[in-house]
Amino acid sequence: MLLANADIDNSQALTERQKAVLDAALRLLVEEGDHLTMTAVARRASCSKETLYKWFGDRDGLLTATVQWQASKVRVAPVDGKGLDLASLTASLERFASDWLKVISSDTSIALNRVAVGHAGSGKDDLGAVVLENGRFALAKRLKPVLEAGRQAGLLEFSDAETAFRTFFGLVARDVQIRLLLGDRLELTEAAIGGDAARATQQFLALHGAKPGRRGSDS
Amino acid sequence: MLLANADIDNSQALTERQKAVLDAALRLLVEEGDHLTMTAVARRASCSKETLYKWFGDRDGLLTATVQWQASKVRVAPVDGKGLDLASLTASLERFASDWLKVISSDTSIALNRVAVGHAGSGKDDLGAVVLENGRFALAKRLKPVLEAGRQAGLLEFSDAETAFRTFFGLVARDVQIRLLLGDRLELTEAAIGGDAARATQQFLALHGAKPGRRGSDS
DNA sequence: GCCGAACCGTAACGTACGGTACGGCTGTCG
DNA sequence: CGACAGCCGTACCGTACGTTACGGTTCGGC
Repeated sequence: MLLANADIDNSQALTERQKAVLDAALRLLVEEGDHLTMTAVARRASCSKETLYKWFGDRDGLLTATVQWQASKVRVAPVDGKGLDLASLTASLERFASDWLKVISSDTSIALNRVAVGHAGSGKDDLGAVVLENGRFALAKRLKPVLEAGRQAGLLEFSDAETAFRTFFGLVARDVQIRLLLGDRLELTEAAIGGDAARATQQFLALHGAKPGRRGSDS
Repeated sequence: MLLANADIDNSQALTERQKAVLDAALRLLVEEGDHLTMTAVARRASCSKETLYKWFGDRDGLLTATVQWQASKVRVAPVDGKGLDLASLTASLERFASDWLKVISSDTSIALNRVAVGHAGSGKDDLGAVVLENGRFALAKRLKPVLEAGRQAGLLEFSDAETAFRTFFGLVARDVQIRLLLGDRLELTEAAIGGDAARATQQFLALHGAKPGRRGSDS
């Protein structure tokens, strides 16, 4: 909430060539983490270092541009027209949960979060803010209207959408992200993600569903 | 689960002087993140670089020793004798939740997790494994007996202790750790932590408490 | 065909930092 | 007291890498 408003919609000022360069940098970031060098990026992208510096200023500028470029690509957000019955609400929640789990377990997300976390320490740039803005906060922005609609339709009960969202977030993500970031090998198959999404959704409905008497399940 | 068994009980092979050096390194780590240099550590600890290298081998060795040293300090674990009624179970859960929130929001934990995450990328050492083993997995090891005791006493219902633990973990931590690691300023006062711990515990009991008809609350 | 801009590839520079070597100081043992 | 081990402070070395500079090439406009 206290984050600076990182403007994220500047991905249009990029030529195709520049996007290709950033894609190369992104691939390199996934492969080598924060270890990437300007020389390696230039070689991978078949461009000169001089061009890199002209376009992005310095190494941090390149990193920031790369993170923002990836962020602009993930900006797929079908906000789901107001489905008013329990079935469609459940489906929406499961979809959100499933999508989120897929995102945070992807190589790209892990790599990006790692460098952002590393840079958040000695905070020269706002990589952490950018990642947060396009990750957790973007998710909240997309999910909250669904929650509100569910409440309007009498399907959900909660006093604060933000708190309800954070509960859902916790039920979905649990320890997955931190374990992956710390290098734990965590096999997340398509099936496991689907199961987790369903479980989290049922748990959330057990806590915030309007019908009394619901129970969560373990399996 | 697939982590290497990092042996953690070697903190006894350290002289007082070495502990002091590691404390200096730890303080520096909190202040400067992964940016710390051997020279800075030597200066802060008033020792020579030669000594650092003799004692810890190389930079990674120093980092690993520092992380393990901090881990050995946190090893306070009053496992709570089996309190069999709902009140004591609730109190235990709230205490675990509160303690965990305090840990993950501390400067030290944030700094340590940041460098561990950074190193997990190009995995030369096992910093991530060490942090994970002394954080999330140590918590599970301490909490699971409590959950099992609660089930034995007929207070809790769940089929798998690991899954139940992860649900509790998610309800407690939510988005706190990742936001802090990414540099989000998140004010966690003593009161807020207490409230969150109570909320998470009530939600967990709503999902896994044995008495039917329970409901979670939002506040 | 000619010019300038943009860009590629590479060489070169400066610095920061990990790692090593060495002289000097202190305490301990014989 | 002398020998010696451990350690401090510092100078030093090698390398990696960020950053800059420059010659050569391509390409659109005239």
